[in-house]
Parts: sequence; structure tokens; C-alpha cells
Amino acid sequence: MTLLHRETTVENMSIVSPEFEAPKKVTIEDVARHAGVSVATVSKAVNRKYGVAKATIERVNEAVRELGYVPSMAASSMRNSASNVVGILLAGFDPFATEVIKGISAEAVNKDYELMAYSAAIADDKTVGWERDSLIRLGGTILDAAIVLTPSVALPEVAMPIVAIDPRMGPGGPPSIACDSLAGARAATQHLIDLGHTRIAHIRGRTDLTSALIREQGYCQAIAEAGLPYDPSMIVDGGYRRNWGADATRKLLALPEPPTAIFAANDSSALGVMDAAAEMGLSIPRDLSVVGFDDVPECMYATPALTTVAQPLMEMGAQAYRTILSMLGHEDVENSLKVPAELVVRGSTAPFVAAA
Amino acid sequence: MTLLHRETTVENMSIVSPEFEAPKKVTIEDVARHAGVSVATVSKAVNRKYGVAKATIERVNEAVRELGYVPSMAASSMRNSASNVVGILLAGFDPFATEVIKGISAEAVNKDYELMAYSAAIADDKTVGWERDSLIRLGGTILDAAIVLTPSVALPEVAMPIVAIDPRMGPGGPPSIACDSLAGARAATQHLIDLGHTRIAHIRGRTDLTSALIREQGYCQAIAEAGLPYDPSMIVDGGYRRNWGADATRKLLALPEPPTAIFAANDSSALGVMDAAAEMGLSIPRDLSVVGFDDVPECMYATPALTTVAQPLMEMGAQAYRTILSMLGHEDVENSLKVPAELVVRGSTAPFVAAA
DNA sequence: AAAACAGTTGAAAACGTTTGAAACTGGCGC
DNA sequence: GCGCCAGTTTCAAACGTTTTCAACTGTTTT
Repeated sequence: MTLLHRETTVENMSIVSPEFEAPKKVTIEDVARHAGVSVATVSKAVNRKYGVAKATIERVNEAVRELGYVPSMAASSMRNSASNVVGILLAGFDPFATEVIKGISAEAVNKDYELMAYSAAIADDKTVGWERDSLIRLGGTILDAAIVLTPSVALPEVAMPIVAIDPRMGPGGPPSIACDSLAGARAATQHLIDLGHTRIAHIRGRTDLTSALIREQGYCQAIAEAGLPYDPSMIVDGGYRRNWGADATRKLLALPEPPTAIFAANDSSALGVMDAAAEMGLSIPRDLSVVGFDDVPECMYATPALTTVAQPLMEMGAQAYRTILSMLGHEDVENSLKVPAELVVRGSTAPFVAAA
Repeated sequence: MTLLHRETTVENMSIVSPEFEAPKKVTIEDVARHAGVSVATVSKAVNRKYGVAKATIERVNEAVRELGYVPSMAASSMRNSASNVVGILLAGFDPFATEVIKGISAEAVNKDYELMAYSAAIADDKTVGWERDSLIRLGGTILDAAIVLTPSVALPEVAMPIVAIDPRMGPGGPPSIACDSLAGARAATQHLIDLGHTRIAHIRGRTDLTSALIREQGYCQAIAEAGLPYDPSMIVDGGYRRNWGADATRKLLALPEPPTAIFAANDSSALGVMDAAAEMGLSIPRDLSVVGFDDVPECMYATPALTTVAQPLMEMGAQAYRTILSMLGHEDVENSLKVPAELVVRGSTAPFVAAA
């Protein structure tokens, strides 16, 4: 069972392969000729339509197998103007997106539509509005519908159903799924207040997303209702990004009166807070309490585990898929669906103790 | 600047939207009619072909803008049997894939081909061979070429260029890019040996991937060459997955003579080792040294930072894209390209000290 | 004035598929 | 023999493009 004596090594793999030449593409016509029937019959046979004799189907299938025929998606989707593919558009492969996708996939199994995750594969940030371009380009041709994750721009009117998850605010726009960010943010802030903290900072999210604005709003409300003073220097940008969160933290902790607790608008930036704290020799939660938002799996792996506001990400994905299906079936759908958010207390928050 | 007095709340967004109805699709014919020219002229105008008068181009562009015309990808790619899209097929959105994609995107900017990342969006593991199905389905119709990440099955012969990153071993198959796993694994194991460890365990990777087998081979070689005894119980499966890695670790540490160092076949399972160690109250690297493989960004965020073997993931992605371009240009390409792997020593490894 | 020409434009074929309607089978009852 | 039927199969049109080639301009050359 051991590999100690394995003969094959990686060394002998470096051979130059001949120039690539495409195997000739086999069309429905080839199959028809090979099976001795018309193309129409082949089409009906492979699409399991009624009105084809058992024996014929058998013969066609054999020809298909023998020739390795695969229907051209382009051709068939052109003919029916339907591709039976639902696209998932995402900006990046972050944990948030991954969780949502898991939820969508779970819901989509055994349904009539194939699923495709699509990213413009943009490395840098200079290409804004790629969702709009992609949507237009793919819409109605290779996609029958799309679920867009955290779109940064107003989505265009396209000839297919669209659902947005955590969308940019604005009038009109597609149906959307979002969690109750206001209640969640208030609960997070209140949790820190209950622990006795009075200097509580907030690290903002992506300011182009409604969710981020609402979370900031929730933070402000909780602070105000507790009668704590409002201090603009306690609010800094974090862009939902880990390293931005770390930068923001360094700025906050350099203040003359640094905060003793931080509520970050999402988990990534909260993890950035922990990075920066570790780097500065601060212990969490002894020296600094941190709360995040989203509850991505990473929260559990952090040391200490991150207190956060849990969004039901998988459920949101599933809900988005159900909504898409309704729209494809020409049913009425909720314009905006809100799912609950729930505070999950873990190890990154502790009662305030007077500093050294 | 504060949001304290923001009027808009999330509450007023829940309205039922009317049943979805598709905006009529605008075709090239609509544009032609609107601009008072023929469809042929429109096509030439939008594709910036020679032989169209300046004024006509202007008129067509105006019509295009006015009507919001977008060429149907399906139709045009059917006509020229080329879509100018290179697909990236990946199993999941793990850090490994993300890094490689970054490399591909960086290389692909300003090239003639658009990039698309596809995942079958499968949540569970029961669907093996999805790469094969996707490849066949997409090949030659909406994809001109594909880069496949860690394919688990033999890739089919399809009518387009394919490059595999970290592929399954076997004769034939597409050109592939992989790092020198043998040297990397030997270096990792040797590092632990140099630190004085004698009971060194190995957590295997996905046994369907060549890379995992070669890393195991490298481990075995280093152990043998150091004259250390070969102990089968020191090799357990980890499947390249974090929680499997944790499970494997629990098993290893429950042995009568547990290892004092672990070389995991990739970073995810190495992080799993750290999870399990933390859970059992062991301190890394004092009680247990850990080495991973890949050098995904997470390594830096772990506490302590993970010692690992760095693969040039982005460079591998870039290389894959360059290879694809060569193949599309009908040039000869290397059948198998190997890039170097390099040990990066961080905080998760320390000299062996006799246990308590 | 005819011919050649460069610059534009348009008609039509082709890409591979699906589908509604038409045409072909025997078999049956009249 | 005729009409009718259900069960099959094929014809041909359509989907939205791109591209070849012919046709049409107006201008210049012979």
C-alpha cells in the first residue's frame, strides 16, 4: 500500500505534445446519417419526445453513443430561446458568496435548470459595473435567469428574471433577498453596550451596498438610544475587506481615546480587526471586543471564535432560487424578502474592564 | 455625513412586484429597420469591419444605442463556431482556486478572449465527473477553450483546447500545469527532520489527484533517506479538506505513540490539524509542528502562521492561460509544465523537545 | 461615350438545432 | 376498392447572426 516503490515519477511527463487540432465536431446530421433516419427524428429521439418508435430511439441512441454526439447548446438555445441554465453572478470567491452558492445548489438539485456560477474573473477593482455588462451579454442567450450577489451598480432591464442578494438600494430594480441588517446591527451594538463598553467603534461596509448603510444605521440607533455620545471618529471605512478592516483598526487604535469594542460590518473586516490587534500585541477579548456580521465558517476557526451576527446565507440562496423559479413560471413574487439575522455570541467579546 | 437622520428604512421595501414579463428582445433586424439599412450593414458596422461608410456607422450606432441592442452570443457563436470565451472550470470556491483564478485573470486582461469561471455549483460530493459533463456540454458551443482545476476524472476528448491544473495522472490527457510536488514534499519533510522530529506523520491529499500521490511519495522518500523507520500508521487520509484534516489529526494523536510533527498534503488540511490541536489543548508549535502545502493567503492569518510549501499559484494560472492561447493559435505546447515549489518557514514548526 | 474603378450596400446562404404540419405506413371497417 | 385511423417519419421553416458575392453608386480614365 505504500508508495515507496512507485515507479512512475513526475519526471517522465515532460513531452511536447503535437499542435492542437480539433476533433471534427459531430452534428445532428452525422447522427441522422449514421442511424439512417432524418435529423428531425434524431432530435425527437434525444429529447425524448412522443411519437418515436422504440426501435428507432434505440438505434439513434446507439449512433449518438458511437459518434459521441452532443447537442450544440448555442444552436438549441437559439432555436428555443431558452437554455435551461440559471446563472449565479458573483464578484469574487469570498466565503460569503460560497455559502450562498451552497444554499442555491442544495435547492437546485433535481430541478429542471442547470446552475452555473459565473464571475467576470476580475482581479483588480477597476472594472465596476461588470455585473451589468455580464448580465446584458449573457441574458437571453446562454442564461434563462440570474441570481446576482451583492451587485454594485443598478442592474439593467434584461430579457430574463433576475434576483439580487444583498443589493444596492434604489427604486425599482429586481426582487431582492436580504437579511434584517437593521435588527442585526442593533443587536450587535447592544450586545457590546450590555457588556459595559462605552467607546464602541464601527467599521463600515461597502458603501455602495444597502446592507452596509443599514448596518451603520443600526449601530447609530443603538448608540443613540443608549444615550452614548455620538463620535464621528468612531466610524471608519472597512469596505467589507479583511485588510481594509485591519487598516481601519490601526487608525482607530491610534486615536487619543481608542475604542474598547468594535462592531465591524462583516466578518471579513472583523477578522481584519483581529489581525491588526494581534499585530499590535492586543489580546482579544481582554483588550478589545470584536463583533462581526454574516457568520461565515471562518468565524469558528478564528482564535478566539468570532462573535457575530448570523445571516442564514444558505437559506437566502435557497430562497433566491425559489424566487427565480417562480419568476420563470410567471408567478407573482415578493419584491423584497427579508430574512432574520441573529446574534451569535462567541469568544471575541467580553465585559469592559477599565484599561491599564 | 452621519446616517442618524436617514429617512429611508428597509421597512418600506416589501411590495409585491407584478408577474415577470420579458422585455421584447431586440434583434439585429430591428436595428436595421430603425437605421434604414440592411442587417448585413448593421453587422459590419457593429463589428467594425471595413467597407462601411462613416455616416452609416454613426447612424447604426445611434440605432443600437437607442434600442439597446446586444448581439446574441448564441447566434453569433453558432455562425462562426467561436465564442471568444475561455472557461475556467472549478470544483469549488476554495482558496486554492481563487488564487489560481487571480493569476489567470491578471494574464488575460486586454486579450482577445473573455474569461468565465464556471462551477457546476455542486454542494455535495455525490456528483463525480461533473468536469467531464460540463466540458462536453460547453465545449465548442459557448467555450472556445477551458482551464480545468484539479479534475477528478479523465478529461474527455472535446473539440477545444484544454489545460489542466494539478490534474489526475494518466497517459494522454490534456497539457497540464503542476508544481514540483516531489521536491516540495521532500523539503517539507526534511525541514521537520532537521528540526529533530522522528515521529512525523503525513496527512494525505485527494487520492484521485496526482499531486497528492507525489507528495506522499516525497514524504516517504525523505523519511526513508533519513533512515527513519517506516510506520504505516503515520499516514492517514485528509482529502485536502479542513475537517478531514482535523479528523485525521484526532486519530493520529490518539495513537499510543503519537507524532510530534505532521506534514499535511495541503494547507486546508493543515489548518484542520491546527483546529484539532487547539481543541485538544495542544499548543502549536510547542507540542506539535505542522507543515502545509500550497501557501494560500489563509496561512498568514492562522495563529501561529503556517509553515508551508509555496506553490506559485498565480503564476500557474498565468501559465495556463498562456498555454491556452498558444493552443488556440495552433502552436506546439509543453505537454506537462512543472513549476518550482518552495518551503516557507513560519511559526507552526519548532525544534523537537522531549515530551512531558 | 464607354470602360474601368473605388466605395458602399444588400441579398442570400450558412451555422445546428427544434417543431408544427404534412406525408407516409399498414391495418381495419365499410 | 375506398376512406379512415393511429403510429411513425420526414419536410421545411425558423431562430439571429456573419460573410461572400453581386449589384449599385458616382468618379475617373481611356
